[in-house]
Amino acid sequence: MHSPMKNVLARKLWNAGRLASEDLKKLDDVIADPFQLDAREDLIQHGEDPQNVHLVLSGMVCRYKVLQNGKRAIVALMLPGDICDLHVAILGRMDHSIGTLTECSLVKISRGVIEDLLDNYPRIRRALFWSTLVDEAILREWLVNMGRRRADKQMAHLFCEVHARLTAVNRMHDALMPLTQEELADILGVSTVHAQRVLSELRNQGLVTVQDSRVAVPDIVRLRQFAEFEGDYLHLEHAAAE
Amino acid sequence: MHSPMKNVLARKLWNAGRLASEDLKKLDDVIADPFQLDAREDLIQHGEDPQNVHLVLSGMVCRYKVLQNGKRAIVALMLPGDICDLHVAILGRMDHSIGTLTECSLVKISRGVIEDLLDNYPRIRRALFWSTLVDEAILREWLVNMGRRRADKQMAHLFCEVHARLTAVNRMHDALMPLTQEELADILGVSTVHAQRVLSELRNQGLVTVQDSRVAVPDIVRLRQFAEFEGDYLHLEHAAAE
DNA sequence: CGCGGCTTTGATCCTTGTCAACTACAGTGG
DNA sequence: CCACTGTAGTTGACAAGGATCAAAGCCGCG
Repeated sequence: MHSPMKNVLARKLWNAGRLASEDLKKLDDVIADPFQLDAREDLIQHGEDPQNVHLVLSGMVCRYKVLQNGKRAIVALMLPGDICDLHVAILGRMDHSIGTLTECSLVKISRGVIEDLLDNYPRIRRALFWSTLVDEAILREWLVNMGRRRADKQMAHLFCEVHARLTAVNRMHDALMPLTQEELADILGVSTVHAQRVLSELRNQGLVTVQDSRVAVPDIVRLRQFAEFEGDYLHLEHAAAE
Repeated sequence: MHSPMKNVLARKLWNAGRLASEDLKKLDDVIADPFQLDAREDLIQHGEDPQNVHLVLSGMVCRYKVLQNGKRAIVALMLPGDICDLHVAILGRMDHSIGTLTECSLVKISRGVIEDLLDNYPRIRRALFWSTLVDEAILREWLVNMGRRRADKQMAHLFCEVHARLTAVNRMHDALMPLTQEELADILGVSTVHAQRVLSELRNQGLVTVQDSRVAVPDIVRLRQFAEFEGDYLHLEHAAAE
């Protein structure tokens, strides 16, 4: 049961509930033809109507919106095992853009394959639905964070979430936060300078360490206490919720 | 086509795409036994595992979370035609609470009925999926608002959104914002006092009027310009997008 | 070597939070 | 009828978190 699955999509969906061996086999077929992308390239832009969806195998991808005044807001992070845009088949035109933050390895999945999965593999359908709803729960938590917590706790909370999500797909060997401080600021909704100050504050308190724009967490329990992080919104009962 | 449907759920789902007459008939059956609730009562609390979902017929309902420090964040508004908690059947335990903001008329729908709809009415299934994805898009927009706009524009943007959503289900005769300023503040993520100042500022500029805790918009076009509101994220192509 | 991108730090300003007092008003009970 | 209570709205003074502007340091790269 605790097998170190090679297939990161299967590993992720396994958090939603049991999958049968035929499901796993099907998911292996889906991951056919990975390709690489550099950091800071767009997968899809606001207004497009793309014909296939993207699965992240490695690296970090984000959803973002740009305002009239040029400010950017990053409204979601996609990690290995996450599907970027399951919804385009239903909603049509994109109401936001999707781009890489780091070098990434990705797989394109056509709408047809997705519909095959949804129609003919009920356990996978349920798991994909689960995944959509967890994404929504994460958005709610980000909203709470931004509206009701100070920037230091908000940043710590973000680190805790990414830590938990990477752990849930056995990818904690990846760098926790391979981001520039501008990107961090666009996630938190603060200015670059302030993000910098808050980060160095966390560093001074020994809650995180930073090397080459990579954040590491020496003591996750302490960080969780500081951030008042409660991971129930990630709905990871099956996996490394703790 | 522009029929003034009595059934507000049908009216809402009609925004997702065409429904056949059998679908409409089925949706009429679902709305069987409405009940009333006063303002500020909880439908579901954090940690529960409820057995049926709730549809709003009239009034205003919200999702909210309460932090350790007692602060509250309202993370979603549900208006007539919205289903409050379609996800509980998949996610299990609630990671937030749901409560009324105003007097409401609601309908309970059992999990069994929901599953019947999802399994046997493909157009309704698609429409419900659409509705979930629009909810997610709204969350993203709220996040942008909170992170990257000043409180006055943020509040104006909220009013524009509620205006558009009520129009899309032919309920603009309802009061636009029948909320106390504390509730408004919990939506925007600011303090009560600041919400008060911002609201009176909007009033001074003639962008909104207020009577008995009810906000009205004399000139929606002007308000939209001020808020830089672009409603594409609501995905209302069929209805009153403009 | 010089250039460009990112980080770090300081100074100053502005938006928003906090504390507190006061007003308005509806409901209640004497 | 009136005093009493509780709740929500309003306003002012002050503090603090965060934004903005500016300059300097760091580092990889051509």
